[in-house]
Amino acid sequence: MSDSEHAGGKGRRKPITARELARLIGVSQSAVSRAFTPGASIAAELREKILRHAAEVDYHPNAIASMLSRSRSNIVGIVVSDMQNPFYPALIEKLSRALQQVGLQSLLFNIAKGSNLEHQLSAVRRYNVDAVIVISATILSGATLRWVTEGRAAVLINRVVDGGELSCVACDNIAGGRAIADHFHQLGHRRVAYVAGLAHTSTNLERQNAFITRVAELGMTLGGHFDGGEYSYAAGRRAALEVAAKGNIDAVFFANDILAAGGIDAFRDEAGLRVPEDISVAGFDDIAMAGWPRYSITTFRQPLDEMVQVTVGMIEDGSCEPGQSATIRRLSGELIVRKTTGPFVSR
Amino acid sequence: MSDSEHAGGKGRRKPITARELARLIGVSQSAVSRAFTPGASIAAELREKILRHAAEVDYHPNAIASMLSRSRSNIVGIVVSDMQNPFYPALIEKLSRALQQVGLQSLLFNIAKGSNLEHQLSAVRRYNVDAVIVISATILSGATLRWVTEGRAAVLINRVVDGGELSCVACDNIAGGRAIADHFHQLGHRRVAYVAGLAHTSTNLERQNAFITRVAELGMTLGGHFDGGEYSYAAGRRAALEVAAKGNIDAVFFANDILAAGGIDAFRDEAGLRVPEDISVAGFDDIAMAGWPRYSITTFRQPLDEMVQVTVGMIEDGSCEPGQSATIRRLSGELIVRKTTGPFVSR
DNA sequence: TTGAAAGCGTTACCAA
DNA sequence: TTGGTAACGCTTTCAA
Repeated sequence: MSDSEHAGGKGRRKPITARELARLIGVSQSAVSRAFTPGASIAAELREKILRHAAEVDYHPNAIASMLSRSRSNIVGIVVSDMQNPFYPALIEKLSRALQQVGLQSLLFNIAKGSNLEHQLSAVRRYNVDAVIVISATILSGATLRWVTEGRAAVLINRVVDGGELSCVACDNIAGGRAIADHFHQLGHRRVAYVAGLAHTSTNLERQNAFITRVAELGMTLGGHFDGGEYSYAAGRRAALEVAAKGNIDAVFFANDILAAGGIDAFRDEAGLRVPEDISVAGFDDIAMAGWPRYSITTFRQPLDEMVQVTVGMIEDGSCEPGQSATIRRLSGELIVRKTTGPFVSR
Repeated sequence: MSDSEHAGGKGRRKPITARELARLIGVSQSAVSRAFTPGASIAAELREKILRHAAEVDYHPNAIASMLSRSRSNIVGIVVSDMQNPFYPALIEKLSRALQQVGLQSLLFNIAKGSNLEHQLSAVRRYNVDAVIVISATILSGATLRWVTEGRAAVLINRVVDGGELSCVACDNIAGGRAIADHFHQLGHRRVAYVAGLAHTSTNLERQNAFITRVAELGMTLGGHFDGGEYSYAAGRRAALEVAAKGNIDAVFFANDILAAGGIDAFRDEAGLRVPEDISVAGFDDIAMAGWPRYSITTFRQPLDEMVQVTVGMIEDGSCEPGQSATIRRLSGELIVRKTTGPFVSR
């Protein structure tokens, strides 16, 4: 049981290499490489022999060397800027697992607002990630976005960019905005309001325009249009207080659930309004919290699983690579009616 | 303006290499390498010249090649298993930013319960990450934990492992549990209860034991001890209903805030209890939601920033490397009294 | 199917 | 301070 050399305790430095393993069992280094390459042309018994010995000496192929040699990293960069809104952790969680399923690792780039974005993102290029997934590009300007994705496979999730250079996967925000308007109308509401998150983002514009357009089509009145300034609970509260101050609003569509949560709390706790008896509230996303009994938010559910699946699919089949023409996938969501919306009651 | 060769459109394939750049401007490849290495011995003017030309042809050092050559990746693996509890996204966000600050990238390993953990984690070893940060090791057995951290720098956050092999950074859960008990006692409560998350985890055991011990010391009665089975909102609800069914409890300490949130909602909405008039509730962590007016949870705040800072420090100064003796850092938290706890009222 | 050898793009050591 | 030149550990032709 002399494991003094290879197994070793905590101080272990150098892992064993393919060359060493090969010499150890008297085969070529190429053979070792093939043994670990699915589908390589190698005799089944030789492969088994090599794998057996490899396990014994705890040999693992060095992924770095492999990357260099194949000029492929099997790493995708995930660019995020906001983990406070629970929608994003949920998305990232599913995404990273789905990528792992197909042998891809996730390198997380959590960029902070303000300080030199290109500096923060330079690693995306240096590390030669195979693909970049940009989540919530709200913070990135078009130029920065182009810079970071330039020359490599890229997918934008939850944002659509007009240029036609980048592949995008997003929920059908238009249908969502319309569905909320329809829902309000069916409940008998006539004076409605919209609360924006970040006003200039594509998600916001799509939801907002669809909602407002449909509101007009249905002959309802847009009693107010507020801007939270960010997608956050606090912004939702502030906006709701404005809505309440303005008064005479039957129903409010918040650009997403976290805003809506803040709004609902402000209506109930600070404005003394009952939800939905005095005012109806709808959100967007269907984050976990929206389903909590206390909130029970009526919302438009984004098809998270499908978005993840489509995104990973695009990366796998290379359809989001720079040569290809950008594909834009709109996935349909679903109106989830819960308890923050109710029939209009004259007051 | 003939940029037809290097700048190039979307189809760009091969980035320019150091060797090519060197030849282009008539210096050695070593010089190029030095120009990009802070503190390398190279004349200032030569460096500038090289950097200028590099910028022109858009040369960036290839990080992969650098990793291979230096046998150092500048990547740390972050092992997570739960992004539903907002505490973790908040931690990951701060962590990844702090790492980025010091030039380290975060490779995310989001492991799913159940299916072959070692398989999911094999990439940690193959990618030769410089260090591993294990967050919420609740899901990892001691053996798996040892396996994934073996032979490399490693830090456990929010969990302390007894073996003495691994460096750990955690909040002083003992002080936290005591503080909650003291707080309850000061408010005049005498019959209290504890709701566990995952019963066997170190965080849970520490909070629980400290709380229960202190409860006894102060002459209060432990009127109940419940197990949520997981750290989740739903588990908190279930536990709260059990507490309510049992009855005759003045105050409940939930093992963390997300449990407490579920508990509070269940008390109020389902059990018909007022919080804190009928029953006081305390949590742990101080996640963002705990500060929301609607919840306003009395809790014990984990020093997130300090935890991150200490962790990154350990990785930078190498004090968590396999050779070193493991250091365990206990950081002190802070009791945050909000509105879910109140004085005992006889009933 | 197998082995030998030429890269992959850096870094680091050694002379100059 | 500079340039030449071995590594680094793997993948991938090309012959055998």
